[in-house]
Amino acid sequence: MTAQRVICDTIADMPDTLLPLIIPAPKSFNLSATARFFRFSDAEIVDTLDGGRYRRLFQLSSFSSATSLHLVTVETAKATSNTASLRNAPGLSLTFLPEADDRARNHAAQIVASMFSTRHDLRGFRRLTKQDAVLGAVERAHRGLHLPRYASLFEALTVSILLQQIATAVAVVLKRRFVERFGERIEVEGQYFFAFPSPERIAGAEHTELRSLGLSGAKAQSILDLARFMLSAPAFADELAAEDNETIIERLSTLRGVGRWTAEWALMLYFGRTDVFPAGDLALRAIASKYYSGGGQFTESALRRFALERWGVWASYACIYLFAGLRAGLLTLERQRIARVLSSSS
DNA sequence: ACCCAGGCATTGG
DNA sequence: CCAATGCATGGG
Repeated sequence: MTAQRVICDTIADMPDTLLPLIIPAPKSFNLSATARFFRFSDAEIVDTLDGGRYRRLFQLSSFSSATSLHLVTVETAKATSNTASLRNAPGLSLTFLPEADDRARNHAAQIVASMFSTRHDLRGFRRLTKQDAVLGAVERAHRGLHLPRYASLFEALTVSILLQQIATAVAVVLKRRFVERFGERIEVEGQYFFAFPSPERIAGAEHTELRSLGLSGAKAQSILDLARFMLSAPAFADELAAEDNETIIERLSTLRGVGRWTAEWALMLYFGRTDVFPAGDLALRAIASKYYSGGGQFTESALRRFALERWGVWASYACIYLFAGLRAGLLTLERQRIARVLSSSS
């Protein structure tokens, strides 16, 4: 059973002096703020963060074998005494355990650059929020938070399907069980690190096996179908990446368990589109209604119009900053408010 | 013991 | 086009 393979013995033998790989990032990039967004709660086991150090286990393609497991540590690169060039070009440092060959290192660099949207230039967004009392305050408190992105389309859609309808805390429990059951793992210094399960691994699973984790029949079927589809169409994500937003929404919506809400989150959190606003999202509607509607409730279509009009190409950033503000307690929603949104929207 | 939470597919008007 | 319903778990 490959999912249970533990390779800590191998790792213990690896040399500890690792050569970091540096990838560029804007000077204002905030690793902690961005990485924290991956974590809904402390129950998260795939994306780990301690201090300013983000660590995650990846299955990387390498020269030596088709794929190999590496624990990748991401830290803000510090300008050291003898690297003048680094001072002028701030970035992120990646280290690998076990040490990786060049192909695996490049693969990781691509994934990490995508996950942290290091190529986004947020100056336009900052200018936009200066005239916005609500987002302006959130932006100042989360300066350098870039659009966080899933490592794969499969992960983006699977996590969204898990989140559908049920409370976030519940979904995190389901995700942890899912990852513990199917994800590759290694042990380092007494701590387990888990890779997000691959479509290959899930495609071979049984419906009853997923049900036994606590997933509904519908979620189990959707995730199984998705894994098998991804396996049958390996170029699907890359093909979609060339399409416009509405085309991607249309095509993703043909998959079981994927509706507009899930597709819009995937547009933001996988494809990295900055001009999306998932106005059907219950929490987002509640926040926006409280802070931007002057009393009344936004309908989904009214909110989408409002957001695209007001934030335009930065709508996705407005969305994730609103959530960041909510999680940090800068923005608040009373229970009654949420209840009212529910009753008045049905 | 309830009630409800960052939807979706299906069914029926 | 819109409304109602089942799904599932766990925290308040």
